[in-house]
Amino acid sequence: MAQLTIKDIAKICNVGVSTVSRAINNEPGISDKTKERIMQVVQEFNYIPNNSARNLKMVESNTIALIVTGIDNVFFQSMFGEFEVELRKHGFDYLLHAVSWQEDVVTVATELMKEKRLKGMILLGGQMERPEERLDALGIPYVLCTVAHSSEHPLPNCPWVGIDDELEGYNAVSYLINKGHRDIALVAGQRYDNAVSAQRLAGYRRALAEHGIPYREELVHFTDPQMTDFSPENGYVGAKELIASGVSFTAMFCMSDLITLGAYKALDEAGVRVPKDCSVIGFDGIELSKYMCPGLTTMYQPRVDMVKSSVELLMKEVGADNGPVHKIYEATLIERDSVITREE
Amino acid sequence: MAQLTIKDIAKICNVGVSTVSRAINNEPGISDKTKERIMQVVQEFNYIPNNSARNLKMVESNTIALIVTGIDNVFFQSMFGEFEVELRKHGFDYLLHAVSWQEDVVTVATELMKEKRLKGMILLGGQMERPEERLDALGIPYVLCTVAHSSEHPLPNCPWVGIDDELEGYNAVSYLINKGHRDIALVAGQRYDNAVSAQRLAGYRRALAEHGIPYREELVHFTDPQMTDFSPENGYVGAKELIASGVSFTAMFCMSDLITLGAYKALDEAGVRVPKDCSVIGFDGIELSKYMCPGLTTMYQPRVDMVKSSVELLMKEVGADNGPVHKIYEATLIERDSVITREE
DNA sequence: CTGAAAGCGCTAACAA
DNA sequence: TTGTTAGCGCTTTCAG
Repeated sequence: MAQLTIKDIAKICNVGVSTVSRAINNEPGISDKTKERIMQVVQEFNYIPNNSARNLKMVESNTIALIVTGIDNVFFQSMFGEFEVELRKHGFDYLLHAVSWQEDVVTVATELMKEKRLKGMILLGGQMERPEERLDALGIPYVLCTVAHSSEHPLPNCPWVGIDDELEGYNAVSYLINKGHRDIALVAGQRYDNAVSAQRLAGYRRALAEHGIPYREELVHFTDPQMTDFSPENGYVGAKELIASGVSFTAMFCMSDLITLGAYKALDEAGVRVPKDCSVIGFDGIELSKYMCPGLTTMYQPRVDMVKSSVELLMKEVGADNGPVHKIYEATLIERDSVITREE
Repeated sequence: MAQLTIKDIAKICNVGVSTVSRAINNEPGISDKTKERIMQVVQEFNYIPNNSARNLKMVESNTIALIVTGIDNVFFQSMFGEFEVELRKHGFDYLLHAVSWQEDVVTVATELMKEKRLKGMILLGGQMERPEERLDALGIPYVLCTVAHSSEHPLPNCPWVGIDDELEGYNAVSYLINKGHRDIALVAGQRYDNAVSAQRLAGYRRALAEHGIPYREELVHFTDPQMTDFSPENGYVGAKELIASGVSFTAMFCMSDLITLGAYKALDEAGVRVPKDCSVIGFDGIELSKYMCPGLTTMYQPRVDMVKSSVELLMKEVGADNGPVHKIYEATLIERDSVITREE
């Protein structure tokens, strides 16, 4: 099937191309009769305009892109739908674009911006150092959502939405300590990670330190470099090895809910009962956590609020030019049944 | 930042635009010296070409798109990475494009094809009746992967990869029956679904019938229309209601692993032990199923093979024109610990 | 090896 | 209300 162009439609209808363009785009300055006739032909021949030509010509679109680094991350996945709803609510077109591991986010973002004449964009996931340096140069509004940064550069100087991983790691562990636990195992991500995992680890250490509990290397498990971190396997192997090592602990902090899933399994296989023999606390509060047995006590990241607030920040930028803003959410502790108070 | 164009680069380098184009695209017919000089400027000014212009001009690209209906489906999500690897292995560029619920897949596919001059596409997920009628008209190679069809039109007359849901539903239930179970509850998706859920249901009924077990409405739970089907909530509510109804059963077939997750929870809360008091079998074999306690016995859909084979089918089409082919995979029964033989 | 020029299919002035 | 036309930024002949 030879691709129909606007010219063909114009010819068939015996009108000029601009008239067809007006009809398709619902623009004023065209009689209802002509419009109807054209649309009929468009339908009949199943004409679909070429977006490349359109984008090329248009000065600006009405599209906001959600650029995702880590499309397989379940936490991010749970936000896609929310973003779409929220963005459409504000009258924008929504475009989800996945960034591969081998690609550079900023390059991808730039390409997409030029290609689609984006009105703005939201970067979800990944890690960036001093993102503002390259991103500001693009000259379009953007917001970072849950984009990690290294511990050295605490917060980028640009719109950013997320949680304070160090603080929430601290909160999770403090909670366990307040429940009477002192021997707290940690199932972490990669050892040489310098972002999320490092910060939650820092929170773990600070909580211990503040309660006068020494940090013990043997209670901490880092995942194998070639294993996907924050995954069930990560948790299974981690808990398994901790148990096998013979070190004793009464509670366990897992850096993600998916990790707890694997950890539950390892614990179960070892005959360690949760929470009786070992309390477990997770992180993220994904849907899954509610259905684990026993129900998982976890640090809930308010994903819906985070989405809403990302969009709101972007709206402000798209409207007028406000100064850069941060929005640091608090994770909420959801108490379920995986942690119990330890009796002396 | 005013957007740099190829003209600007040409001007800066004192060359023609075509020379710049040659440099960027690694084309022959340009001296290494000129090329190097141009690339230096490109780097320095951080020039990134406009893809819309490129796509508009180019006759064909090297891109194959994965068009996904149901981006939040965990089973599909587990295939994204595989598709990318496989497609790149064959030397193609990979593009993941999500279709919203409100959009029509074929329209989206057509737009994308025109916009990106796609070499081919793989449609993942969703449901289509007689897809070949509209898709063949596009004139580019395509493969359907795990695209549902209604029971009336068993198989589209086009390249299609997936499993036979009726058969595998039958296999799952037969397995339970062979294990001595006769009172088998079913936690299904929507009642008026006429695709996946309907077919697995048909398999359930056939298995019962072949073993002379009457179909009992009270053992079957359909999800509430406004609830996400195949979800943990679907399973939790389903199992909960089945238990509350007082009907007795010794085994349960859940139409997805995610459903079993919720069902486990409901069973646990009711004090029903798996598999001692009730055996459970799932469907899909997603990673999660391995980590449930007890390990979930489930019908494993060979997702990696399905991806490979989808790509292979597409490759054949892209190369020469072969006739349409089907590839129906068998789900594999993974036996873990959620089912036991029922003693009389 | 390089540059000028002709479009790709569309939108948006500008005329009519 | 319509049609004509000039590009959007790029690739690709075709001359030089």
